Amino acid sequence: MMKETSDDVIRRLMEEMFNIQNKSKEFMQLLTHDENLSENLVLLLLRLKLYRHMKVTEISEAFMLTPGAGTNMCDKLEDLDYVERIRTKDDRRVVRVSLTKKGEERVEGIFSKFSEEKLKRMSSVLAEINSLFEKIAE
Amino acid sequence: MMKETSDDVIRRLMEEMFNIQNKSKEFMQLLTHDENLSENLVLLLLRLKLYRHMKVTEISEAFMLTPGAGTNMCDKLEDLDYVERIRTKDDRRVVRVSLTKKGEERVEGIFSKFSEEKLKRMSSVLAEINSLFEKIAE
DNA sequence: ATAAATGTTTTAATAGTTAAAACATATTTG
DNA sequence: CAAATATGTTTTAACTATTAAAACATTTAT
Repeated sequence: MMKETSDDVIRRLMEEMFNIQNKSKEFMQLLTHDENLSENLVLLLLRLKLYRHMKVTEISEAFMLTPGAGTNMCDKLEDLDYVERIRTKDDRRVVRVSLTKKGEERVEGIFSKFSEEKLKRMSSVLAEINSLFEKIAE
Repeated sequence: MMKETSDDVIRRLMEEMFNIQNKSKEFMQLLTHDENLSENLVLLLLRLKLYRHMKVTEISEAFMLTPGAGTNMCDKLEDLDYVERIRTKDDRRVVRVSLTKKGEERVEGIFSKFSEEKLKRMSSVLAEINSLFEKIAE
């Protein structure tokens, strides 16, 4: 049996990488296709569902974008009436972005394709994947 | 103990999703940061290492881009002398894109930060993650 | 030969991104 | 308190990447 060269190791690693890349792309598209919004805009709607409201700064950090780009995404969703901006009373510099009624409904629509059982199964598999990812960093 | 509402299920799923999104982004950046090339260009170099050569069509499919965008990526890497294009003899419409010597070295540089042990560990964890991803589709 | 199909490149228009400056408000400190 | 500094958001202008469509080259089928 041949010894594995360092080239082989790298090739094997890349094969796994590309596989994961494809599969997670597919998974994303399972959720975001046929919504006629860019992937990031859909993901922003989902994040707003999860966190209930976010500052523009938080949004741009979450997507690793400049504040300007964050503002831009919010503008688009605001034009569609999916989100609203409210300047907070305590610190009037900050803008809280949150889903409107229409935005909430849109998010529900995204998940209504799946049964509750299916959603539960998905999240438990994703949890396992997460704990594996922890091990890579080590 | 409270029953989990369908809203809770969705929130849990999204938490896992975003976690994975962040972690795989971090992992990608482990490889691609401080290379002064866009992420896709680095990934193209890696794919070329793995497959040895690709057609422009294959490249644009792999990255889900239009053929024009594929040509564009190749142009950039060609300008940097990392890849070369060779029209194949049997079918002179097709162009085989492959790494030059300089491109090979560049790819080696990307992985030289890691010990062989580390690379092996990474790919076995990635393999596990892959098999978990299979289970989501079901 | 002609028509249809395939693979790549070019082009012009568009969309997305950025860095920097501008603006508004808060907090700190001399 | 006033001035300086820090924080959060928006605007702007320049730049980059992407697309759709057409053009081009070659091959395969009729």
